[in-house]
Amino acid sequence: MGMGRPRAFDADAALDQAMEVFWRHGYEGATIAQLTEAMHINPPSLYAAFGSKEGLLKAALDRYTEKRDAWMEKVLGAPTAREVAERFLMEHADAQTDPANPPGCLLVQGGLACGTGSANVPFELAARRNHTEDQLRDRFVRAKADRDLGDGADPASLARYLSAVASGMCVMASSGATREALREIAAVSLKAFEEQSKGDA
Amino acid sequence: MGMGRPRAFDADAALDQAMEVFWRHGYEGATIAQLTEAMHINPPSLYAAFGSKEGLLKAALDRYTEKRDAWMEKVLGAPTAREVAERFLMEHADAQTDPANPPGCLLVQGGLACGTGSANVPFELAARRNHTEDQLRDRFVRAKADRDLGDGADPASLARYLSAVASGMCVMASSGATREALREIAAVSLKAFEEQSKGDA
DNA sequence: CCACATCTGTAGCGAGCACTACAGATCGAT
DNA sequence: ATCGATCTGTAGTGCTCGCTACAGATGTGG
Repeated sequence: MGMGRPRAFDADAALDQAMEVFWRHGYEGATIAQLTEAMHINPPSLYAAFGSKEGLLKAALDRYTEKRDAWMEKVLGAPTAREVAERFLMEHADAQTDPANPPGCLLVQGGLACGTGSANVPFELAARRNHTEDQLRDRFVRAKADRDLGDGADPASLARYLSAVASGMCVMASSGATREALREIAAVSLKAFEEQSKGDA
Repeated sequence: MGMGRPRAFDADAALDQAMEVFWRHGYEGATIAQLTEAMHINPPSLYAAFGSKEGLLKAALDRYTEKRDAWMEKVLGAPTAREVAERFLMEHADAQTDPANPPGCLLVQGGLACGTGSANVPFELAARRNHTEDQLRDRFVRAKADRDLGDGADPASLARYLSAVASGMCVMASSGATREALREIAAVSLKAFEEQSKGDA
């Protein structure tokens, strides 16, 4: 039995293009016509490879998360909790205003509120945002065990705070905030982190 | 010449219902069928009164902004910049988790990224968010003149920071963050505000 | 009471949506 | 060379979308 005609496009390259469309227009705002045009394929190829529009989003999110995890590994590798926070915020400011990508972050731009037919899309995005917050929290738990964070510091609270600021920068970036504006926000946020992280029990 | 048959519904009450639908499903996720059902009117009444789906959104945003301005007046009336910041953040935490409303904030849930046919919706929302930021900045400029904020404090930077945190809390609220979680974020953020606001030139 | 203006409900319009049937093309296995 | 399997491009499918034509209802001014 034969193995069939081989796929004529690179799935990862196509996913990168789809990612950009979802990023710029949101899940519901992105049409199959726009997606297929950006991916340089026709609808049947899309559906054979990814099953549905939502399947394509998940595949794009998987790819996005891959890159993000590699990036987070670098951030979490900083020697101190304070430097983790600084890298996290500053690199967020830069990434969200990188002219190579649409402004903001796919996990926020993708869609916070959706129609009844796409109700699980916001959940999917939220789960991936929470993953980043969990990574930060785990890192801060370790920092506390290492006496790098004070006894009064709450790893979950600090991680949630950083996550909130990062999401807030997303919103600002999507409405045209400059890189300098986001860096300023990051710098101010860092003050709170420093204050909060030295707290005693 | 007669004045015609009078309108059989209350426009403001209908706008409150429309607001909730946009808030929960976003602009693109909200359908005319859902809107008319919530407003207890039929499509021709909607279009006679508001012109289009986008016209309805703007009317709903105007009404939202009215309430928000009344609320901001109370916030900005606090005696010191620090108390302004505290009220702003804490009341945001409460408002975004008020069970009487959908979670988050309409100005963020409404849609950060939209399809090509609704490209100006994100602008409309961003403009209203910026208005709040401007109000904060103006208040902090006054606080600086009153020697309530240090010479080194930057009113624009502080206002942008608070605005970013508020938007970040929106994102967290929309994915199910509790009121306590948001208050914790607000409390941590306030530390940064205090640090930054006493800065000398 | 009548003419006119505006609203209301029914019913449905064209357009665009996500998605797919189908036929031809291209592979591996025999 | 031929077959089965899988991909590709064309050309649609049915459905839902935002929106509206129309006729009847309900008000005011003369």
